[in-house]
Amino acid sequence: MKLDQAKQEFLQLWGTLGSQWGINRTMAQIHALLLIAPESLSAEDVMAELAISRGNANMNLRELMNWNLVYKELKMGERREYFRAEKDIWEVAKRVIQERRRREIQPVKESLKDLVDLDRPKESDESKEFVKVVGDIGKLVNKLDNTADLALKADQNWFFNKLIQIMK
Amino acid sequence: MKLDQAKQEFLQLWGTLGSQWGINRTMAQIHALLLIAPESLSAEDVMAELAISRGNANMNLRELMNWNLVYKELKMGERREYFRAEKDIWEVAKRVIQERRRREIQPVKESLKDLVDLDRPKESDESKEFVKVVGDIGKLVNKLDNTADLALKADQNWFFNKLIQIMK
DNA sequence: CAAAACTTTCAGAAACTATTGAAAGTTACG
DNA sequence: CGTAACTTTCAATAGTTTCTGAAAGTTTTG
Repeated sequence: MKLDQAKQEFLQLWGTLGSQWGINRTMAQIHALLLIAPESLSAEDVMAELAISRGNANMNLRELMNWNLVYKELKMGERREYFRAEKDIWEVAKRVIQERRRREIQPVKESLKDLVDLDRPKESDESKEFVKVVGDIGKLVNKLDNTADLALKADQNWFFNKLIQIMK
Repeated sequence: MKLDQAKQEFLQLWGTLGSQWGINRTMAQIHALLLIAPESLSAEDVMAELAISRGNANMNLRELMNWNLVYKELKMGERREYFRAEKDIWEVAKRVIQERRRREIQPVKESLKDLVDLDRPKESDESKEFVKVVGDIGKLVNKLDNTADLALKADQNWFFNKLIQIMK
């Protein structure tokens, strides 16, 4: 396969994958573009490569910076801002996990905790079932969240090596 | 909190969480409704509780059955079909993982494999960077996928107990 | 300070996704 | 069979999200 074709397919792939997991297609594509760029790119470069508008590029670059996946780089003697992506993939994964935990999992944990705190619990079949299922979900979410926390603190190799070890 | 209010909030919460992770809001809400229902529900029940149309209820119930999260239940002497959700939350999690692997991760793995197979690799900085980053992503996806595979084969308690053990 | 070079914002437009509901299809049973 | 009781489909519509691009804002520099 030719590089240009492979690049296009990768941008496409990353965009599709993003939208399947709740991340805006364009944001994912800009991320992909910066990941494979050997040098940092300007907003103009991003606009040209993906054929998107100035506003769209700006908004999504800002959002990628909020996710700590991309940062601005200023070149000496140049007015223009350049953007560079974090390239260490384990680091990228950790930052995505971190953001989703913070934005989505923490609120869910708190809501679930409140929900099982019913006025007259276990009175009816309905209450019993509700408390049981919601309680179970809460427990699983906590376990997964704790695992994510460990992964965040861990070195990639250590984490997966340990995982493989225990599976023997 | 009153049960009815808690129910409403749970339906809301599950719907929102679903849409953040790429799952249609209504499908997630129907799933939530069936999860907390002590008895199986008919399409009519679902339509009434969520105030949605017949077509919408039907389509999303069918999709939940495709995900193996819900199944039909026929009551003796009754024409009407009833729907019941899998209530074992670890089982639910495993089925979601299984489906997302099958539908999304496998295709990504194959595409990534093809993409690094360039015509004249490592000729330019651009190729080098591309092959490195895409290769790294492929390796990480494989590791995560293997971990998911292990989780699928495992018993919940065994899996998390092992995980806790190694973290000591 | 003023003009140039660039970035950010935001209201409207476009694109995409989900939903409705009436019609068509299916099945059970007298 | 034929009809009643239900389920499924699908074209039209509604709703939501994303994108555009012109205008406003900001910073740098002569």
